[in-house]
Amino acid sequence: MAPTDDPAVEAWQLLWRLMQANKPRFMALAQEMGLAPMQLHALRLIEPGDGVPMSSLAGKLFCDNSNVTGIVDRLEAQGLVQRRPAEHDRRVKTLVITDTGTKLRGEVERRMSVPPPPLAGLSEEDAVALRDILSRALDV
Amino acid sequence: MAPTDDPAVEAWQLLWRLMQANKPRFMALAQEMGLAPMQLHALRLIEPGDGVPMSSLAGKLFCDNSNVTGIVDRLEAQGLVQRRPAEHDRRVKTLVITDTGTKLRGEVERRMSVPPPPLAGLSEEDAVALRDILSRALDV
DNA sequence: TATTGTTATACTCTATAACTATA
DNA sequence: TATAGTTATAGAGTATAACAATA
Repeated sequence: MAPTDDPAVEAWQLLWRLMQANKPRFMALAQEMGLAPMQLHALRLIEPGDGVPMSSLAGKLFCDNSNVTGIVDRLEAQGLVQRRPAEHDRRVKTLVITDTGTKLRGEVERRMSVPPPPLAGLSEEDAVALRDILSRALDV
Repeated sequence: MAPTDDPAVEAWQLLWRLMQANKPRFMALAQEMGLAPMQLHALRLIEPGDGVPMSSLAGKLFCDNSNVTGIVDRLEAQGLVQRRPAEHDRRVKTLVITDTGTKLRGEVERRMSVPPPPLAGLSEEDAVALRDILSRALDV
């Protein structure tokens, strides 16, 4: 680790390392589910019930609308989501997750919610402290 | 946040949210530097001085060797790194960062080391605790 | 006029398989 | 035979600009 005495900087470096270490796990899950990484990200953002406008999904994925068209095309081709015209504004298309999509998404959420080994190995006391600090950081 | 009483699970969800929130900052930095995201990642992994074998870089980027060929092609075309045959094994090519690359990488490191707003806003006490907990988690 | 989503285009990233040059 | 890197190929993600439908 680069030498610094700022605890926030050091925490940030460690956090980055932790997320890097988790990457293979995420990639393996995507492959197992038969989804490309971005498709997996997108599926997680389409909760059962509410219809998500395409542009809203683009915002959450930090990419362009034109990009979402292709991602949703592929999810739709796999029968995981459906495009549906919005009632209030016929320019808008909302995304609704299908039953198949809901099942797959549930499994994804279950697997992704499992903390990676470094976190799972923390003492109860550390885990609680970590959760509380992050809650304060994110103001939730 | 999904309802759970496991502090490690909740910490993990918060961590994920924190990293998601940081994504636009990373993308903006990459764009500002004139590098595609993977090129930026790769450049960070090539420290001045030591020659990194291509396959080693592939491992760190969690992608295939054939993939690294293109990424390094583009970094080399921009004069940021150089391929150099390894002495001990002439099949291996090591990557050496150029002076231009070193300058750009230094600026990237400076910018990336700045903690994102949620972390920067923590109290000194919380920041220290967070650093210490993550150090224990990652065993460093 | 402005906005949503699509299309066209060009480029980057990705893995697999076949190839080369070494070992 | 085995390994490091390249090439060829095909698919996926990316942004920009032009477009159609709607507001």
